[in-house]
Amino acid sequence: MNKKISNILKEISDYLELKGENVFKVRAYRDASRIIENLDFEIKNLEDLKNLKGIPKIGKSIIGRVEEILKEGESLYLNELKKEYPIELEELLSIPGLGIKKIRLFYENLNIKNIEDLKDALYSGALYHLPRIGEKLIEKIKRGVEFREKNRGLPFPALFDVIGELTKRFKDHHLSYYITGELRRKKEFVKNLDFVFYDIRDLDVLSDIINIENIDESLYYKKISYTFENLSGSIYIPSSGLLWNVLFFTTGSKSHVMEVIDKYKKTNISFWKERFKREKDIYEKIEIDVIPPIFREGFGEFKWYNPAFVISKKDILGEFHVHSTWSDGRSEIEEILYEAANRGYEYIGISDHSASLTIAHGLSIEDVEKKGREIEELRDKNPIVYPLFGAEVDIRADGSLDYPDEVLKSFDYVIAAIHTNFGLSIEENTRRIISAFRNPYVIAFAHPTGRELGIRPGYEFDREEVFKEAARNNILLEINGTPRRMDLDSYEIYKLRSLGLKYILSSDAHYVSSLSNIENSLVIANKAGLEREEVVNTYKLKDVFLLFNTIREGKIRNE
DNA sequence: GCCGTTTTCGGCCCGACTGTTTTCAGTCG
Repeated sequence: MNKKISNILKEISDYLELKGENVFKVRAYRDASRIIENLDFEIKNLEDLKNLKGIPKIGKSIIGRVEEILKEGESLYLNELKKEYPIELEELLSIPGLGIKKIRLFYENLNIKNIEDLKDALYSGALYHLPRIGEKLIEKIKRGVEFREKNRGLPFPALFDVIGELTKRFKDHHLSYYITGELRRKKEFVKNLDFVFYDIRDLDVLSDIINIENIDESLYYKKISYTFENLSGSIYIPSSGLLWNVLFFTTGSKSHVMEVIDKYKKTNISFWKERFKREKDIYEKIEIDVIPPIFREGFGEFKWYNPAFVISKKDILGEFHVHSTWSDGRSEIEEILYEAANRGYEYIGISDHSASLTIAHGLSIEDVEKKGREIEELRDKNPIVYPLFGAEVDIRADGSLDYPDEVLKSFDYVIAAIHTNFGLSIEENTRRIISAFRNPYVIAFAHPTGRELGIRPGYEFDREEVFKEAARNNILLEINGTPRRMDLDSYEIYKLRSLGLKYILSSDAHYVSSLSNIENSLVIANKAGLEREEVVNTYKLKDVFLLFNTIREGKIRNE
């Protein structure tokens, strides 16, 4: 329920801003939304409301709104706001270049309420007549709309709520199902929510639950294409006795399935004539290793998959990319250490933002020193988890780093990252990143592509150049597990395997509750077939220090 | 809307960049 409440509060804040309400009121809702999203307890019923009391920035009014959501299942307040402004605000806001002000301008002048209206206006030229709207902006919005159209879906960790909602309705109607397709494979970005139904008695109820768009029938299954809450997918109903064939077939990926079916052809067994009792029989029948769904991406898994190499949660001994209250994190270092101990970590790196990222309270040089002392003091207390003194330092447009070398030197490690000047050319960004890699104190490169799934593709740079340079300097690439990022992507990592790079898995947590994001990174690492040796989070602390020293010394020698 | 007070109002988070302008509004992190 927290996610739902948080989404509603975020929406309220956006509609209030659209209305031109007091900016601090808007911010209050936005803050409350973020806080509730990151609570470490669930708000399920009215009883839980008392746990909200006393949480900073959650006051009487907000609790009242939450109470209403719990009682009504929706926010009447938000509904009122939406009635006043019948705009699909969240959808429009997801287009880069569009903010609340422009959306209001478009709505008031051209009655643009959603992406469809916006598309009409973009291509009819109607937008040109509005004040402060020029060619470049229109092109940017066009690109954003097209990107969005092509990338409709959600990162798999962001789908739990909608899947929960959908499957609850299936269960209420006694519909039995298996999740299949991209979601079963935990693909980073899921475009289709696919299910296999079995043991079906009554399908007529389906139209109460989802929007049925199309029904196809083949020899082996019936396929119902549907939409639900802005997402689309398919429901497969296997022909008699073909449940496991269909589940395997629809799980994909296409190339994985084809490879298996080819092997069947070669052994003269007809895949579709078999009546399997379990999915693993499909593999065992032709004497190959059973491959679990997340590995079935067609990245050569038949060659490299080995259950002994799969990295598990307990192999993770720590991580390096966590924000504390020193910058824009909401948890104190001590709290983070406590939570890290609960996760069974040996160490955890607190890497706050650097000075120029003022919105994220990037640390001034004086604050860096103070934070360093705090970490020293915590170490003196001999905590279960060893705190590492890190930093996520901005790479400026010219490739220089946001702190001078004397400061960079004081950290246990430095992660370089791009947060600004996204619009530079490929050449400029490539030069910029490479020059950061050559700094002797830079150990890792955070969220390497800068993508936001379904929102923007990330900045442009010469992938080959940059990753080769990373290999030359032993720069560790991050696999960022923040759902909206999931950056790097498993396919990209798979393609890079010949370079011999090493990786760090990161939660990029701003709240202790999001430390679990690292499990998303772990899925990506496993999908790409990485082994423990390639994932620094599996190293013991002394080996981490050893590795970091080697990286730094390697670069200093080459200077 | 929240918070804290030398306590019920007044303060609360900024700065670069872009694209539009010709001095600045809006977006973004």
